[in-house]
Amino acid sequence: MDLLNKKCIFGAIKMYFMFSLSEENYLKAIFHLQNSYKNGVSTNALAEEMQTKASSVTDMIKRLSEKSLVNYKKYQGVKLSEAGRAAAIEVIRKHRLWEVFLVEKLNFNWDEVHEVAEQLEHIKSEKLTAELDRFLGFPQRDPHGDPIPDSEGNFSVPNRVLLSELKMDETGICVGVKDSSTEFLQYLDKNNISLGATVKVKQKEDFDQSMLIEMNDNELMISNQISANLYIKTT
Amino acid sequence: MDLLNKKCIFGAIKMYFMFSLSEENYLKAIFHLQNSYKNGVSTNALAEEMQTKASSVTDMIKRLSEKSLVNYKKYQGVKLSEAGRAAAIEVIRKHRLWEVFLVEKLNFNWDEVHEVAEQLEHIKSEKLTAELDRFLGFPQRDPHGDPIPDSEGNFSVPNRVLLSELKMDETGICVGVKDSSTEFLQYLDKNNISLGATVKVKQKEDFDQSMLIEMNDNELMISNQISANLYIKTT
DNA sequence: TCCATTTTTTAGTCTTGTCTAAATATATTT
DNA sequence: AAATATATTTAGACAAGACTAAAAAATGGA
Ligand SMILES: [Mn+2]
Ligand SMILES: [Mn+2]
Ligand SMILES: [Mn+2]
Ligand SMILES: [Mn+2]
Repeated sequence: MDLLNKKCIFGAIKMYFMFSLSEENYLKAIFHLQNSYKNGVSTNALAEEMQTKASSVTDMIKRLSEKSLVNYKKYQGVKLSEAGRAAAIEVIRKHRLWEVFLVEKLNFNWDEVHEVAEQLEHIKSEKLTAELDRFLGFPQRDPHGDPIPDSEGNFSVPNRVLLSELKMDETGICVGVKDSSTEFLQYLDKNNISLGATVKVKQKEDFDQSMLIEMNDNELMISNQISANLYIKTT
Repeated sequence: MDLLNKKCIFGAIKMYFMFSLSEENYLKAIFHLQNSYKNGVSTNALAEEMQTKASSVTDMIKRLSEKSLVNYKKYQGVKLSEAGRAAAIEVIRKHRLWEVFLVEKLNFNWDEVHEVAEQLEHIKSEKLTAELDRFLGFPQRDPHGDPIPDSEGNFSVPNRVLLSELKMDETGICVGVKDSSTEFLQYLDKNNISLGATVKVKQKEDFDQSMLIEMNDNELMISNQISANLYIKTT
Protein backbone atom coordinates (compact mmCIF):
# COMPACT_ATOMS: atom_id res chain seq x y z
CA MET A 1 0.00 0.00 0.00
CA ASP A 2 1.36 3.36 -0.93
CA LEU A 3 -1.53 5.38 0.40
CA LEU A 4 0.91 7.48 2.36
CA ASN A 5 2.83 8.42 -0.74
CA LYS A 6 -0.12 10.16 -2.32
CA LYS A 7 -0.01 13.91 -2.40
CA CYS A 8 -2.44 15.46 -0.01
CA ILE A 9 -2.85 19.08 0.91
CA PHE A 10 -3.32 18.13 4.53
CA GLY A 11 -0.23 16.00 4.75
CA ALA A 12 -0.42 12.31 5.42
CA ILE A 13 -2.37 12.39 8.64
CA LYS A 14 -5.93 12.58 7.33
CA MET A 15 -5.35 10.31 4.32
CA TYR A 16 -7.76 7.63 5.38
CA PHE A 17 -10.68 10.03 5.55
CA MET A 18 -10.17 11.64 2.21
CA PHE A 19 -11.95 10.54 -0.89
CA SER A 20 -11.90 11.59 -4.51
CA LEU A 21 -14.62 13.72 -6.03
CA SER A 22 -15.92 10.70 -7.89
CA GLU A 23 -15.91 8.47 -4.83
CA GLU A 24 -17.82 11.11 -2.87
CA ASN A 25 -20.44 11.36 -5.61
CA TYR A 26 -20.95 7.61 -5.64
CA LEU A 27 -21.28 7.50 -1.85
CA LYS A 28 -23.86 10.26 -1.96
CA ALA A 29 -25.81 8.50 -4.71
CA ILE A 30 -25.83 5.22 -2.79
CA PHE A 31 -26.99 7.05 0.32
CA HIS A 32 -29.93 8.57 -1.53
CA LEU A 33 -30.86 5.33 -3.30
CA GLN A 34 -30.79 3.34 -0.06
CA ASN A 35 -34.17 4.86 0.77
CA SER A 36 -35.74 3.00 -2.14
CA TYR A 37 -33.42 -0.01 -2.19
CA LYS A 38 -33.44 -1.20 1.41
CA ASN A 39 -31.64 -4.47 0.75
CA GLY A 40 -28.89 -3.31 -1.54
CA VAL A 41 -28.66 -0.66 -4.25
CA SER A 42 -28.53 -2.29 -7.68
CA THR A 43 -25.80 -1.60 -10.18
CA ASN A 44 -28.27 -0.37 -12.76
CA ALA A 45 -30.00 2.01 -10.36
CA LEU A 46 -26.65 3.47 -9.46
CA ALA A 47 -25.67 3.76 -13.12
CA GLU A 48 -28.91 5.60 -13.84
CA GLU A 49 -28.40 7.96 -10.88
CA MET A 50 -24.77 8.63 -11.78
CA GLN A 51 -25.49 9.05 -15.48
CA THR A 52 -22.92 6.44 -16.34
CA LYS A 53 -22.65 2.83 -17.49
CA ALA A 54 -23.20 -0.24 -15.33
CA SER A 55 -19.67 -1.44 -16.01
CA SER A 56 -18.23 1.80 -14.68
CA VAL A 57 -20.36 1.36 -11.57
CA THR A 58 -19.03 -2.13 -10.97
CA ASP A 59 -15.47 -0.81 -11.22
CA MET A 60 -16.13 1.93 -8.69
CA ILE A 61 -18.03 -0.34 -6.32
CA LYS A 62 -15.00 -2.59 -6.20
CA ARG A 63 -12.77 0.35 -5.29
CA LEU A 64 -15.20 1.54 -2.60
CA SER A 65 -15.45 -1.99 -1.28
CA GLU A 66 -11.67 -2.23 -1.18
CA LYS A 67 -11.67 0.87 1.02
CA SER A 68 -14.44 -0.56 3.23
CA LEU A 69 -16.82 2.23 2.38
CA VAL A 70 -19.46 -0.18 1.10
CA ASN A 71 -20.44 -3.79 1.66
CA TYR A 72 -20.56 -5.60 -1.61
CA LYS A 73 -21.12 -9.12 -2.76
CA LYS A 74 -21.25 -9.84 -6.48
CA TYR A 75 -24.72 -9.59 -7.97
CA GLN A 76 -26.12 -8.67 -4.54
CA GLY A 77 -26.22 -4.90 -4.77
CA VAL A 78 -24.35 -2.55 -2.50
CA LYS A 79 -24.85 -0.99 0.94
CA LEU A 80 -22.91 1.77 2.69
CA SER A 81 -20.72 0.78 5.61
CA GLU A 82 -20.73 3.02 8.68
CA ALA A 83 -17.67 4.84 7.32
CA GLY A 84 -19.31 5.22 3.92
CA ARG A 85 -22.50 6.56 5.45
CA ALA A 86 -20.56 9.08 7.51
CA ALA A 87 -18.66 10.24 4.44
CA ALA A 88 -21.88 10.58 2.43
CA ILE A 89 -23.57 12.59 5.16
CA GLU A 90 -20.57 14.91 5.39
CA VAL A 91 -20.82 15.65 1.66
CA ILE A 92 -24.58 16.20 1.90
CA ARG A 93 -24.05 18.53 4.86
CA LYS A 94 -21.65 20.63 2.80
CA HIS A 95 -23.91 20.60 -0.25
CA ARG A 96 -26.87 21.91 1.70
CA LEU A 97 -24.90 24.48 3.67
CA TRP A 98 -23.52 25.91 0.43
CA GLU A 99 -27.02 26.01 -1.04
CA VAL A 100 -28.17 28.09 1.92
CA PHE A 101 -25.16 30.37 1.48
CA LEU A 102 -25.87 30.91 -2.21
CA VAL A 103 -29.52 31.79 -1.60
CA GLU A 104 -29.16 33.77 1.62
CA LYS A 105 -25.99 35.68 0.88
CA LEU A 106 -25.36 35.63 -2.86
CA ASN A 107 -28.80 36.32 -4.33
CA PHE A 108 -29.13 32.95 -6.01
CA ASN A 109 -32.62 31.67 -6.66
CA TRP A 110 -33.39 28.18 -5.32
CA ASP A 111 -33.41 26.79 -8.84
CA GLU A 112 -29.83 27.96 -9.51
CA VAL A 113 -27.95 26.57 -6.54
CA HIS A 114 -27.74 22.85 -7.14
CA GLU A 115 -25.04 22.63 -9.80
CA VAL A 116 -22.76 25.07 -8.01
CA ALA A 117 -23.29 23.20 -4.72
CA GLU A 118 -22.34 20.01 -6.56
CA GLN A 119 -18.90 21.54 -6.97
CA LEU A 120 -18.59 23.24 -3.59
CA GLU A 121 -19.56 20.10 -1.64
CA HIS A 122 -16.15 18.60 -2.44
CA ILE A 123 -14.03 21.36 -0.89
CA LYS A 124 -11.97 19.83 1.89
CA SER A 125 -11.63 21.89 5.06
CA GLU A 126 -13.24 21.10 8.36
CA LYS A 127 -12.80 24.68 9.49
CA LEU A 128 -14.50 25.99 6.36
CA THR A 129 -17.56 23.82 6.91
CA ALA A 130 -17.79 24.64 10.60
CA GLU A 131 -17.39 28.37 10.04
CA LEU A 132 -19.81 28.44 7.14
CA ASP A 133 -22.37 26.72 9.35
CA ARG A 134 -21.84 29.33 12.07
CA PHE A 135 -21.89 32.20 9.58
CA LEU A 136 -25.27 31.02 8.30
CA GLY A 137 -26.65 30.67 11.84
CA PHE A 138 -26.66 26.87 11.94
CA PRO A 139 -29.53 26.44 9.49
CA GLN A 140 -31.70 23.33 9.90
CA ARG A 141 -33.03 23.17 6.33
CA ASP A 142 -31.65 23.91 2.88
CA PRO A 143 -33.55 26.04 0.33
CA HIS A 144 -35.48 22.98 -0.81
CA GLY A 145 -36.59 22.03 2.68
CA ASP A 146 -34.10 19.20 3.14
CA PRO A 147 -32.50 18.72 6.57
CA ILE A 148 -28.91 19.78 7.10
CA PRO A 149 -26.82 17.31 9.14
CA ASP A 150 -24.90 18.86 12.03
CA SER A 151 -21.16 18.45 12.51
CA GLU A 152 -21.77 15.06 14.13
CA GLY A 153 -23.79 13.87 11.16
CA ASN A 154 -27.10 13.99 13.01
CA PHE A 155 -30.20 15.36 11.37
CA SER A 156 -33.90 15.23 12.09
CA VAL A 157 -35.90 13.29 9.56
CA PRO A 158 -38.62 15.80 8.81
CA ASN A 159 -42.17 14.91 9.71
CA ARG A 160 -43.90 15.49 6.40
CA VAL A 161 -46.12 13.93 3.77
CA LEU A 162 -46.56 14.44 0.06
CA LEU A 163 -49.28 16.86 -0.97
CA SER A 164 -50.69 14.09 -3.17
CA GLU A 165 -51.50 12.12 -0.01
CA LEU A 166 -53.75 14.84 1.40
CA LYS A 167 -57.49 14.40 1.14
CA MET A 168 -60.14 16.89 0.23
CA ASP A 169 -60.41 19.83 2.64
CA GLU A 170 -57.16 18.99 4.44
CA THR A 171 -54.62 21.78 4.95
CA GLY A 172 -50.92 22.05 5.64
CA ILE A 173 -47.79 24.07 5.14
CA CYS A 174 -45.55 23.52 2.17
CA VAL A 175 -42.17 22.59 3.68
CA GLY A 176 -40.12 21.02 0.91
CA VAL A 177 -39.73 19.71 -2.61
CA LYS A 178 -38.97 16.16 -3.60
CA ASP A 179 -37.78 17.11 -7.09
CA SER A 180 -35.19 19.93 -7.02
CA SER A 181 -34.78 20.24 -10.77
CA THR A 182 -34.59 23.71 -12.27
CA GLU A 183 -37.68 22.98 -14.35
CA PHE A 184 -39.86 22.00 -11.41
CA LEU A 185 -38.67 24.88 -9.21
CA GLN A 186 -39.31 27.36 -12.00
CA TYR A 187 -42.81 25.96 -12.41
CA LEU A 188 -43.37 26.53 -8.69
CA ASP A 189 -42.04 30.10 -8.85
CA LYS A 190 -44.25 30.86 -11.82
CA ASN A 191 -47.30 29.63 -9.93
CA ASN A 192 -46.48 31.29 -6.66
CA ILE A 193 -45.86 28.10 -4.78
CA SER A 194 -43.20 28.62 -2.14
CA LEU A 195 -41.99 26.99 1.05
CA GLY A 196 -43.77 28.26 4.15
CA ALA A 197 -47.07 28.90 2.39
CA THR A 198 -50.31 27.33 3.60
CA VAL A 199 -52.10 24.94 1.25
CA LYS A 200 -55.64 23.67 1.29
CA VAL A 201 -56.98 20.91 -0.92
CA LYS A 202 -60.23 22.27 -2.33
CA GLN A 203 -61.00 19.48 -4.78
CA LYS A 204 -59.48 16.18 -5.76
CA GLU A 205 -60.16 14.32 -8.96
CA ASP A 206 -60.37 10.56 -8.47
CA PHE A 207 -59.54 9.79 -12.08
CA ASP A 208 -56.06 11.35 -12.39
CA GLN A 209 -55.45 12.59 -8.83
CA SER A 210 -55.24 16.19 -10.02
CA MET A 211 -56.28 18.68 -7.37
CA LEU A 212 -57.46 22.20 -6.91
CA ILE A 213 -55.49 23.86 -4.16
CA GLU A 214 -55.70 27.20 -2.39
CA MET A 215 -52.52 29.09 -1.59
CA ASN A 216 -52.24 32.72 -0.48
CA ASP A 217 -55.85 33.47 -1.50
CA ASN A 218 -55.12 31.99 -4.89
CA GLU A 219 -56.70 28.90 -6.45
CA LEU A 220 -54.62 26.63 -8.64
CA MET A 221 -55.18 23.36 -10.44
CA ILE A 222 -52.20 21.00 -10.23
CA SER A 223 -51.53 17.55 -11.62
CA ASN A 224 -50.41 14.54 -9.61
CA GLN A 225 -46.90 15.05 -10.99
CA ILE A 226 -46.79 18.33 -9.09
CA SER A 227 -48.51 17.25 -5.88
CA ALA A 228 -46.36 14.14 -5.62
CA ASN A 229 -43.26 16.33 -5.47
CA LEU A 230 -44.32 18.75 -2.75
CA TYR A 231 -43.81 17.98 0.92
CA ILE A 232 -46.45 19.17 3.37
CA LYS A 233 -46.50 19.48 7.12
CA THR A 234 -50.10 18.92 8.11
CA THR A 235 -51.64 21.38 10.53
CA MET B 1 -12.19 16.68 -32.26
CA ASP B 2 -14.68 15.44 -29.76
CA LEU B 3 -14.61 18.45 -27.50
CA LEU B 4 -18.36 18.67 -27.73
CA ASN B 5 -18.79 15.13 -26.46
CA LYS B 6 -17.22 15.88 -23.12
CA LYS B 7 -19.53 16.09 -20.18
CA CYS B 8 -19.87 19.61 -18.89
CA ILE B 9 -22.16 20.98 -16.26
CA PHE B 10 -22.84 24.02 -18.41
CA GLY B 11 -23.74 22.03 -21.49
CA ALA B 12 -21.67 22.31 -24.61
CA ILE B 13 -21.80 26.05 -25.08
CA LYS B 14 -18.98 27.18 -22.82
CA MET B 15 -16.70 24.23 -23.56
CA TYR B 16 -13.92 26.23 -25.06
CA PHE B 17 -13.47 28.36 -21.95
CA MET B 18 -13.32 25.52 -19.50
CA PHE B 19 -10.12 24.02 -18.30
CA SER B 20 -9.23 21.23 -15.92
CA LEU B 21 -8.04 21.86 -12.40
CA SER B 22 -4.56 20.86 -13.43
CA GLU B 23 -4.53 23.06 -16.52
CA GLU B 24 -5.67 26.02 -14.44
CA ASN B 25 -2.90 25.46 -11.92
CA TYR B 26 -0.28 25.36 -14.66
CA LEU B 27 -1.62 28.55 -16.24
CA LYS B 28 -1.51 30.30 -12.86
CA ALA B 29 2.04 29.09 -12.23
CA ILE B 30 3.22 30.30 -15.64
CA PHE B 31 1.54 33.66 -15.03
CA HIS B 32 3.39 34.11 -11.74
CA LEU B 33 6.73 32.94 -13.13
CA GLN B 34 6.52 35.26 -16.14
CA ASN B 35 7.50 38.10 -13.82
CA SER B 36 10.93 36.55 -13.33
CA TYR B 37 11.23 34.80 -16.71
CA LYS B 38 10.43 37.55 -19.19
CA ASN B 39 11.50 35.62 -22.27
CA GLY B 40 9.89 32.29 -21.56
CA VAL B 41 9.30 30.24 -18.41
CA SER B 42 11.67 27.28 -18.27
CA THR B 43 10.48 23.72 -17.85
CA ASN B 44 12.50 23.28 -14.69
CA ALA B 45 11.19 26.47 -13.09
CA LEU B 46 7.67 25.33 -13.78
CA ALA B 47 8.40 21.85 -12.42
CA GLU B 48 9.78 23.42 -9.23
CA GLU B 49 6.73 25.70 -8.86
CA MET B 50 4.27 22.88 -9.53
CA GLN B 51 6.11 20.41 -7.29
CA THR B 52 6.34 17.91 -10.12
CA LYS B 53 8.83 16.47 -12.60
CA ALA B 54 10.13 18.21 -15.70
CA SER B 55 8.80 15.43 -17.92
CA SER B 56 5.28 15.96 -16.57
CA VAL B 57 5.65 19.65 -17.31
CA THR B 58 6.65 18.99 -20.90
CA ASP B 59 3.56 16.80 -21.33
CA MET B 60 1.25 19.47 -19.94
CA ILE B 61 2.88 22.26 -21.94
CA LYS B 62 2.15 20.31 -25.08
CA ARG B 63 -1.50 19.99 -24.13
CA LEU B 64 -1.77 23.69 -23.28
CA SER B 65 -0.03 24.55 -26.52
CA GLU B 66 -2.46 22.32 -28.42
CA LYS B 67 -5.28 24.38 -26.92
CA SER B 68 -3.51 27.66 -27.79
CA LEU B 69 -3.23 28.69 -24.16
CA VAL B 70 0.55 29.02 -24.38
CA ASN B 71 3.14 29.68 -27.03
CA TYR B 72 5.74 26.99 -27.01
CA LYS B 73 8.74 26.01 -29.05
CA LYS B 74 10.86 23.08 -27.92
CA TYR B 75 13.69 24.01 -25.57
CA GLN B 76 12.60 27.66 -25.73
CA GLY B 77 10.47 27.92 -22.62
CA VAL B 78 6.81 28.84 -22.55
CA LYS B 79 4.72 32.03 -22.58
CA LEU B 80 1.00 32.54 -22.00
CA SER B 81 -1.14 33.44 -24.98
CA GLU B 82 -3.81 36.11 -24.53
CA ALA B 83 -6.38 33.38 -23.86
CA GLY B 84 -4.03 31.71 -21.38
CA ARG B 85 -3.36 34.97 -19.59
CA ALA B 86 -7.08 35.70 -19.33
CA ALA B 87 -7.74 32.24 -17.91
CA ALA B 88 -4.91 32.62 -15.39
CA ILE B 89 -6.17 36.01 -14.23
CA GLU B 90 -9.68 34.63 -13.80
CA VAL B 91 -8.36 31.90 -11.50
CA ILE B 92 -6.27 34.41 -9.54
CA ARG B 93 -9.32 36.67 -9.21
CA LYS B 94 -11.31 33.82 -7.70
CA HIS B 95 -8.45 32.75 -5.43
CA ARG B 96 -8.10 36.22 -3.95
CA LEU B 97 -11.82 36.86 -3.61
CA TRP B 98 -12.21 33.61 -1.68
CA GLU B 99 -9.29 34.56 0.55
CA VAL B 100 -11.05 37.81 1.40
CA PHE B 101 -14.25 35.89 2.10
CA LEU B 102 -12.51 33.47 4.42
CA VAL B 103 -10.85 36.24 6.42
CA GLU B 104 -13.68 38.78 6.45
CA LYS B 105 -16.64 36.47 6.91
CA LEU B 106 -15.43 33.14 8.22
CA ASN B 107 -12.90 34.12 10.89
CA PHE B 108 -9.92 32.64 9.10
CA ASN B 109 -6.53 34.08 9.89
CA TRP B 110 -4.49 35.27 6.90
CA ASP B 111 -2.11 32.34 7.33
CA GLU B 112 -4.91 29.77 6.99
CA VAL B 113 -6.62 30.84 3.78
CA HIS B 114 -4.26 29.85 1.02
CA GLU B 115 -4.79 26.10 0.81
CA VAL B 116 -8.56 26.39 0.97
CA ALA B 117 -8.51 29.11 -1.70
CA GLU B 118 -6.42 26.76 -3.83
CA GLN B 119 -9.47 24.51 -3.94
CA LEU B 120 -12.17 27.18 -4.19
CA GLU B 121 -10.47 28.98 -7.09
CA HIS B 122 -11.49 26.13 -9.41
CA ILE B 123 -15.25 26.36 -8.83
CA LYS B 124 -16.91 27.18 -12.13
CA SER B 125 -19.76 29.69 -12.01
CA GLU B 126 -19.64 33.20 -13.37
CA LYS B 127 -22.58 34.20 -11.23
CA LEU B 128 -20.88 32.87 -8.11
CA THR B 129 -17.74 34.92 -8.73
CA ALA B 130 -19.68 38.06 -9.58
CA GLU B 131 -21.97 37.77 -6.56
CA LEU B 132 -19.12 36.93 -4.20
CA ASP B 133 -17.33 40.06 -5.42
CA ARG B 134 -20.43 42.17 -4.75
CA PHE B 135 -21.05 40.51 -1.38
CA LEU B 136 -17.53 41.41 -0.30
CA GLY B 137 -17.91 45.01 -1.50
CA PHE B 138 -15.66 44.72 -4.56
CA PRO B 139 -12.41 44.46 -2.59
CA GLN B 140 -9.26 45.76 -4.27
CA ARG B 141 -6.72 43.73 -2.28
CA ASP B 142 -6.61 40.24 -0.79
CA PRO B 143 -5.52 39.59 2.82
CA HIS B 144 -1.88 39.54 1.73
CA GLY B 145 -2.07 42.88 -0.05
CA ASP B 146 -2.23 41.44 -3.56
CA PRO B 147 -4.49 43.14 -6.12
CA ILE B 148 -7.78 41.49 -7.08
CA PRO B 149 -8.55 41.60 -10.81
CA ASP B 150 -12.03 42.88 -11.66
CA SER B 151 -14.49 40.96 -13.82
CA GLU B 152 -12.73 42.27 -16.94
CA GLY B 153 -9.38 41.01 -15.70
CA ASN B 154 -8.04 44.48 -14.97
CA PHE B 155 -6.08 45.17 -11.84
CA SER B 156 -3.82 47.96 -10.64
CA VAL B 157 -0.21 46.96 -10.20
CA PRO B 158 0.40 48.28 -6.72
CA ASN B 159 2.95 51.03 -6.25
CA ARG B 160 5.16 49.53 -3.60
CA VAL B 161 8.73 48.65 -2.71
CA LEU B 162 10.32 46.04 -0.50
CA LEU B 163 11.10 47.12 3.05
CA SER B 164 14.65 45.94 2.42
CA GLU B 165 15.04 48.73 -0.12
CA LEU B 166 14.28 51.48 2.38
CA LYS B 167 17.18 53.49 3.79
CA MET B 168 17.81 54.61 7.31
CA ASP B 169 15.16 56.97 8.68
CA GLU B 170 12.73 56.37 5.81
CA THR B 171 9.13 55.53 6.68
CA GLY B 172 6.19 53.86 4.96
CA ILE B 173 3.09 51.79 5.40
CA CYS B 174 3.20 48.02 5.26
CA VAL B 175 0.87 47.08 2.41
CA GLY B 176 1.66 43.51 1.48
CA VAL B 177 3.70 40.37 1.82
CA LYS B 178 5.79 38.74 -0.88
CA ASP B 179 5.91 35.36 0.87
CA SER B 180 2.44 34.15 1.93
CA SER B 181 3.60 30.97 3.63
CA THR B 182 2.01 30.03 6.92
CA GLU B 183 5.42 30.16 8.60
CA PHE B 184 6.19 33.71 7.50
CA LEU B 185 2.70 35.02 8.29
CA GLN B 186 2.83 33.45 11.74
CA TYR B 187 6.19 35.11 12.35
CA LEU B 188 4.63 38.44 11.43
CA ASP B 189 1.64 37.88 13.72
CA LYS B 190 3.93 36.95 16.58
CA ASN B 191 5.90 40.14 16.12
CA ASN B 192 2.91 42.41 15.65
CA ILE B 193 3.63 43.20 12.03
CA SER B 194 0.41 43.73 10.14
CA LEU B 195 -0.79 45.36 6.94
CA GLY B 196 -1.69 49.01 7.36
CA ALA B 197 0.86 49.67 10.09
CA THR B 198 3.45 52.42 9.74
CA VAL B 199 7.11 51.40 9.68
CA LYS B 200 10.23 53.45 10.22
CA VAL B 201 13.76 52.23 9.58
CA LYS B 202 15.70 53.22 12.69
CA GLN B 203 18.96 51.45 11.90
CA LYS B 204 20.34 49.43 9.06
CA GLU B 205 23.33 47.11 9.29
CA ASP B 206 25.56 47.24 6.24
CA PHE B 207 27.00 43.79 6.82
CA ASP B 208 23.86 41.62 6.66
CA GLN B 209 21.19 44.20 5.81
CA SER B 210 19.38 43.49 9.05
CA MET B 211 17.43 46.48 10.30
CA LEU B 212 15.87 47.91 13.42
CA ILE B 213 12.36 49.07 12.66
CA GLU B 214 9.72 50.93 14.60
CA MET B 215 6.10 49.85 14.35
CA ASN B 216 3.23 50.92 16.59
CA ASP B 217 5.61 52.36 19.21
CA ASN B 218 7.48 49.10 19.22
CA GLU B 219 11.07 48.51 18.15
CA LEU B 220 12.02 45.28 16.41
CA MET B 221 15.15 43.85 14.89
CA ILE B 222 14.52 42.00 11.62
CA SER B 223 16.77 40.14 9.21
CA ASN B 224 16.97 40.74 5.49
CA GLN B 225 14.93 37.59 4.95
CA ILE B 226 12.05 39.36 6.65
CA SER B 227 12.46 42.83 5.16
CA ALA B 228 12.81 41.41 1.65
CA ASN B 229 9.34 39.88 1.94
CA LEU B 230 7.41 42.92 3.12
CA TYR B 231 5.95 45.43 0.70
CA ILE B 232 5.94 49.07 1.73
CA LYS B 233 4.18 52.09 0.35
CA THR B 234 6.49 54.99 1.06
CA THR B 235 4.98 58.07 2.64
C1' DT C 1 -37.36 -27.40 -15.52
C1' DC C 2 -35.74 -24.99 -19.37
C1' DC C 3 -35.58 -20.97 -22.23
C1' DA C 4 -35.42 -16.09 -22.94
C1' DT C 5 -34.65 -11.73 -21.06
C1' DT C 6 -32.47 -8.73 -17.99
C1' DT C 7 -28.80 -7.61 -14.93
C1' DT C 8 -24.24 -7.70 -13.70
C1' DT C 9 -19.51 -8.56 -14.33
C1' DT C 10 -15.23 -9.14 -17.04
C1' DA C 11 -11.93 -8.02 -20.62
C1' DG C 12 -9.82 -4.80 -23.12
C1' DT C 13 -9.32 0.15 -24.56
C1' DC C 14 -9.01 5.25 -23.85
C1' DT C 15 -7.79 9.86 -21.66
C1' DT C 16 -5.64 12.70 -18.19
C1' DG C 17 -1.95 13.42 -15.55
C1' DT C 18 1.65 11.53 -13.28
C1' DC C 19 6.28 8.87 -12.90
C1' DT C 20 11.29 6.80 -14.10
C1' DA C 21 14.85 6.00 -17.21
C1' DA C 22 16.99 7.03 -21.29
C1' DA C 23 18.00 10.03 -25.17
C1' DT C 24 18.93 14.48 -27.04
C1' DA C 25 19.68 19.40 -27.06
C1' DT C 26 21.70 23.43 -25.00
C1' DA C 27 25.06 25.76 -22.02
C1' DT C 28 29.42 26.12 -19.76
C1' DT C 29 34.23 25.02 -19.23
C1' DT C 30 38.59 24.18 -20.56
C1' DA D 1 36.34 23.35 -30.55
C1' DA D 2 35.83 19.68 -27.66
C1' DA D 3 34.36 17.90 -23.42
C1' DT D 4 31.44 18.14 -19.68
C1' DA D 5 27.42 19.46 -17.28
C1' DT D 6 22.75 20.78 -17.23
C1' DA D 7 18.18 21.23 -19.19
C1' DT D 8 14.68 19.31 -21.81
C1' DT D 9 12.25 15.96 -24.29
C1' DT D 10 10.94 11.15 -25.45
C1' DA D 11 9.62 6.46 -24.43
C1' DG D 12 7.27 3.47 -21.79
C1' DA D 13 4.56 2.53 -17.55
C1' DC D 14 0.94 3.34 -14.22
C1' DA D 15 -3.52 4.73 -11.72
C1' DA D 16 -8.17 6.61 -11.78
C1' DG D 17 -12.20 6.67 -14.03
C1' DA D 18 -14.60 6.32 -17.92
C1' DC D 19 -16.26 3.39 -22.30
C1' DT D 20 -17.74 -0.82 -25.52
C1' DA D 21 -18.39 -5.48 -26.39
C1' DA D 22 -18.75 -9.91 -24.76
C1' DA D 23 -19.41 -13.38 -21.10
C1' DA D 24 -21.76 -15.01 -17.08
C1' DA D 25 -25.26 -14.95 -13.57
C1' DA D 26 -29.90 -14.17 -12.02
C1' DT D 27 -34.76 -13.86 -12.95
C1' DG D 28 -39.31 -14.75 -14.74
C1' DG D 29 -42.28 -17.11 -17.45
C1' DA D 30 -44.13 -21.23 -20.05
MN1 LIG E 1 -28.90 20.26 -4.36
MN1 LIG F 1 -31.09 21.10 -1.82
MN1 LIG G 1 -3.11 32.48 -1.76
MN1 LIG H 1 -3.26 35.90 -1.25
